[in-house]
Amino acid sequence: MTTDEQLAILLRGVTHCEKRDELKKKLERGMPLRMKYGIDPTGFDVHLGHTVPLRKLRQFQELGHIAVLIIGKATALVGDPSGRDESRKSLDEAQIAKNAISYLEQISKVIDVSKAEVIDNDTWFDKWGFGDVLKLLGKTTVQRMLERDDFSKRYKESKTPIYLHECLYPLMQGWDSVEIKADVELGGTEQLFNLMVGRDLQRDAGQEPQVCLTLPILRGTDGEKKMGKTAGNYIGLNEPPKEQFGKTMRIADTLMKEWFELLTDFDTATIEAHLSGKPNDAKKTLGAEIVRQYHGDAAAQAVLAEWKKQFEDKGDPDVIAEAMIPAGEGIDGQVAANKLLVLAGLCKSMSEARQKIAEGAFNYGADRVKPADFKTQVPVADGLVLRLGRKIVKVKLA
RNA sequence: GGGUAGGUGGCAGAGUGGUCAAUUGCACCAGGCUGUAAACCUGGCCUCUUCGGAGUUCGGGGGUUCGAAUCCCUCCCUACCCA
Repeated sequence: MTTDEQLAILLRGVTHCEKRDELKKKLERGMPLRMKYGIDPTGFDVHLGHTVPLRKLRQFQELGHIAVLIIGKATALVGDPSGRDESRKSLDEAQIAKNAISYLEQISKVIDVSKAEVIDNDTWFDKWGFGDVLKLLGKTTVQRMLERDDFSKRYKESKTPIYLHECLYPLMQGWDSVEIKADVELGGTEQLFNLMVGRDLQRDAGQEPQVCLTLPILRGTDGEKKMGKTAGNYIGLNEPPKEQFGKTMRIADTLMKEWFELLTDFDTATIEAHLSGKPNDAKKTLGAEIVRQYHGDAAAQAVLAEWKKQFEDKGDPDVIAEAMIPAGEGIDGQVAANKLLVLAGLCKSMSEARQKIAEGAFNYGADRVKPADFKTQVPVADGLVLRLGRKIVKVKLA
């Protein structure tokens, strides 16, 4: 494959490339490039938003380049200020270590982790003394920091404080690039500033600066904000097929194009064809494709069939999550409706359960019995199906 | 170091001694209509309740008062201005 062909593939979907010429030059040498991608193990779930850059990383892998995954144990302690309007809470180390393991396992669904170099950035940062930190801090200025969009916004609007340690984050991330001698670093568009700091630090250290590639930010299920943990609008790679599919079915029609483009390998013509058809069908295709990527073909087929059964034919799905109900509850196998909802985890409180019952949101069994009121005794048995709105659960006596 | 303005339910933001479990908007949940989309209408959104109420909330602690989110003291936190 020629360099130009490679470039064409690698730059597809990329928002910004700093700098294209340098990337071309690097590719022309014919040596595998060291592709850096950093993840901060700040939570348990890797979600679809992360897969946008990860999918790009996989493309590089497929062309023979080396993925270098930085597990940001040290940086997670600081918290990335990128794209947020408030400072992020730092986490404790034990939690971070635990997250890191689960992250890798999840990421392996997108890229080939066995062929990647995986490095914790505390490998070097843990050895640092205060003098090293000072040296790193001396590499930049307050003015440069304030150039960064989220800082300047927070500074001008003075809504939220900017803590000094947050300024350390981009420098640390940049230093990672020096340590691993990155050729290219990938990230979301909000990462541009951080990525550019890496270039500066590498140049300073006498290395050839990395090329920075930024990819579009995926909007979450709400169709508004960036997909993320904080906004609670994400679909996790570890979520069961039904959840992934269901959440996808609930996104706004207007969001579909973006998701098709960023989350599937469908070519433009195919995507257009889907979008010009029935929106509902297009969304099913999208949802099934997402499930297929993370759970396989069989799961995707199954979830489609389940969907049809439950929502189009209004029946019970084959697989229903079980809710453990302590056998000791109630009298003679009867439990008051509101209590049952709480026991089954369908409602947070008795008051909520009461309200939902009054609204007619709750029914049970094959014939969809609706309790007259919250005091109605429901005969509970193994396998009894309980429904509250779109939530559905099967009783398991314990 | 000095000064000013603030800290209210997931967020935004009212309220400044009783009528405040606290206006309103957003988010969220449910019902209706649908395609588990959008829009729209309705109800809900601290906990418990024998549905009459009851109990705990307005940065933390203490106090004044018959009564405080509202007044006083103190501590913690934030922004802005001056140095």
